[in-house]
Amino acid sequence: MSIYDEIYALVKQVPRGSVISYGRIARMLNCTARQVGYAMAATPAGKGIPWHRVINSKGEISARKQGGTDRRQQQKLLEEGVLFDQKGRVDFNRFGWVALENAPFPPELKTQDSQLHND
DNA sequence: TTGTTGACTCTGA
DNA sequence: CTCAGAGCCAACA
Repeated sequence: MSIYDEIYALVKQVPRGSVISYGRIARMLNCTARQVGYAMAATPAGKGIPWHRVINSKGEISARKQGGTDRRQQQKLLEEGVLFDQKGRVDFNRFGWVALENAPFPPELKTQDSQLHND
Protein backbone atom coordinates (compact mmCIF):
# COMPACT_ATOMS: atom_id res chain seq x y z
CA MET A 1 0.00 0.00 0.00
CA SER A 2 1.60 3.17 -1.16
CA ILE A 3 1.15 6.60 0.34
CA TYR A 4 -0.80 7.49 -2.75
CA ASP A 5 -3.38 4.86 -1.94
CA GLU A 6 -3.63 6.19 1.57
CA ILE A 7 -4.21 9.66 0.22
CA TYR A 8 -6.88 8.44 -2.16
CA ALA A 9 -8.53 6.46 0.61
CA LEU A 10 -8.63 9.53 2.80
CA VAL A 11 -9.99 11.72 0.04
CA LYS A 12 -12.74 9.21 -0.51
CA GLN A 13 -13.80 9.75 3.06
CA VAL A 14 -14.46 13.42 2.53
CA PRO A 15 -18.23 13.75 2.57
CA ARG A 16 -20.17 15.48 -0.12
CA GLY A 17 -20.40 19.22 0.33
CA SER A 18 -17.14 19.42 2.25
CA VAL A 19 -13.60 20.32 1.32
CA ILE A 20 -10.17 19.62 2.70
CA SER A 21 -6.76 21.12 2.11
CA TYR A 22 -3.61 19.42 0.91
CA GLY A 23 -1.86 20.37 4.10
CA ARG A 24 -4.57 18.81 6.23
CA ILE A 25 -4.33 15.54 4.38
CA ALA A 26 -0.56 15.67 4.63
CA ARG A 27 -0.78 16.13 8.36
CA MET A 28 -3.21 13.27 8.81
CA LEU A 29 -1.11 10.86 6.81
CA ASN A 30 2.17 12.22 8.06
CA CYS A 31 3.45 13.14 4.65
CA THR A 32 4.08 16.43 2.83
CA ALA A 33 1.60 18.73 1.14
CA ARG A 34 3.49 18.48 -2.10
CA GLN A 35 3.16 14.75 -2.00
CA VAL A 36 -0.58 15.11 -1.66
CA GLY A 37 -0.60 17.48 -4.60
CA TYR A 38 1.41 15.00 -6.58
CA ALA A 39 -1.01 12.25 -5.73
CA MET A 40 -3.91 14.41 -6.81
CA ALA A 41 -2.23 15.17 -10.10
CA ALA A 42 -2.00 11.44 -10.65
CA THR A 43 -5.50 10.65 -9.47
CA PRO A 44 -6.82 7.64 -11.37
CA ALA A 45 -10.10 8.39 -13.08
CA GLY A 46 -13.12 6.19 -12.59
CA LYS A 47 -12.13 5.22 -9.08
CA GLY A 48 -14.74 7.39 -7.44
CA ILE A 49 -12.17 9.66 -5.89
CA PRO A 50 -13.62 13.11 -5.12
CA TRP A 51 -10.42 14.91 -6.05
CA HIS A 52 -12.35 18.14 -6.51
CA ARG A 53 -12.87 18.40 -2.77
CA VAL A 54 -9.16 18.96 -2.23
CA ILE A 55 -8.10 22.60 -2.29
CA ASN A 56 -5.18 24.58 -0.95
CA SER A 57 -4.79 26.13 2.48
CA LYS A 58 -6.03 29.47 1.25
CA GLY A 59 -9.37 27.86 0.56
CA GLU A 60 -8.86 28.40 -3.11
CA ILE A 61 -8.66 26.00 -6.01
CA SER A 62 -5.01 25.47 -6.85
CA ALA A 63 -3.90 26.51 -10.29
CA ARG A 64 -2.37 23.86 -12.48
CA LYS A 65 0.95 24.22 -14.20
CA GLN A 66 -0.89 25.73 -17.13
CA GLY A 67 -1.70 28.61 -14.86
CA GLY A 68 -5.45 28.39 -15.12
CA THR A 69 -7.72 27.06 -12.42
CA ASP A 70 -9.93 24.14 -13.28
CA ARG A 71 -13.46 25.45 -13.61
CA ARG A 72 -14.85 21.94 -13.46
CA GLN A 73 -13.57 21.58 -9.96
CA GLN A 74 -15.37 24.68 -8.79
CA GLN A 75 -18.52 23.64 -10.59
CA LYS A 76 -18.50 20.23 -8.94
CA LEU A 77 -18.15 21.87 -5.57
CA LEU A 78 -20.94 24.28 -6.33
CA GLU A 79 -23.14 21.34 -7.24
CA GLU A 80 -22.46 19.89 -3.83
CA GLY A 81 -23.41 23.09 -2.12
CA VAL A 82 -19.96 24.45 -1.39
CA LEU A 83 -20.04 28.20 -1.67
CA PHE A 84 -17.29 30.47 -2.91
CA ASP A 85 -16.86 34.07 -1.96
CA GLN A 86 -16.26 36.86 -4.40
CA LYS A 87 -12.59 35.97 -4.59
CA GLY A 88 -13.31 32.35 -5.30
CA ARG A 89 -12.42 31.13 -1.87
CA VAL A 90 -14.14 28.61 0.36
CA ASP A 91 -14.70 29.25 4.03
CA PHE A 92 -13.06 26.37 5.89
CA ASN A 93 -15.05 27.33 8.92
CA ARG A 94 -18.16 26.19 7.15
CA PHE A 95 -17.11 23.64 4.56
CA GLY A 96 -13.81 22.41 5.92
CA TRP A 97 -13.98 18.73 6.72
CA VAL A 98 -13.12 17.78 10.27
CA ALA A 99 -11.21 14.55 10.59
CA LEU A 100 -12.42 11.34 12.08
CA GLU A 101 -12.26 10.77 15.79
CA ASN A 102 -9.21 8.53 15.53
CA ALA A 103 -7.23 11.02 13.49
CA PRO A 104 -4.41 12.90 15.23
CA PHE A 105 -6.38 16.08 15.54
CA PRO A 106 -7.76 18.79 13.34
CA PRO A 107 -5.20 21.55 12.94
CA GLU A 108 -5.56 25.07 14.07
CA LEU A 109 -9.22 25.35 13.22
CA LYS A 110 -10.01 25.50 16.91
CA THR A 111 -9.19 29.17 16.87
CA GLN A 112 -12.70 29.98 15.79
CA ASP A 113 -15.23 30.70 18.49
CA SER A 114 -16.76 33.99 17.69
CA GLN A 115 -17.45 34.17 14.05
CA LEU A 116 -19.39 31.21 12.80
CA HIS A 117 -22.79 30.07 14.01
CA ASN A 118 -25.69 31.73 12.30
CA ASP A 119 -25.79 32.51 8.68
C1' DT B 1 24.38 11.69 -9.63
C1' DT B 2 22.66 16.74 -10.19
C1' DG B 3 19.09 19.97 -11.75
C1' DT B 4 14.27 21.24 -12.64
C1' DT B 5 9.46 21.27 -11.59
C1' DG B 6 5.26 21.31 -9.07
C1' DA B 7 -3.05 20.58 -8.01
C1' DC B 8 1.81 23.31 -1.30
C1' DT B 9 2.59 26.18 2.97
C1' DC B 10 4.67 29.48 6.02
C1' DT B 11 6.42 33.94 7.11
C1' DG B 12 7.58 38.64 6.61
C1' DA B 13 6.75 43.06 4.45
C1' DC C 1 -5.80 41.54 3.51
C1' DT C 2 -2.56 40.84 -0.32
C1' DC C 3 1.99 39.93 -2.49
C1' DA C 4 6.87 37.91 -2.62
C1' DG C 5 10.18 35.15 -1.25
C1' DA C 6 11.92 31.08 0.92
C1' DG C 7 11.46 26.38 2.41
C1' DC C 8 10.20 21.53 1.43
C1' DC C 9 10.33 17.24 -0.55
C1' DA C 10 9.05 13.82 -3.90
C1' DA C 11 9.01 12.70 -8.86
C1' DC C 12 11.39 12.89 -13.23
C1' DA C 13 14.80 13.70 -16.90
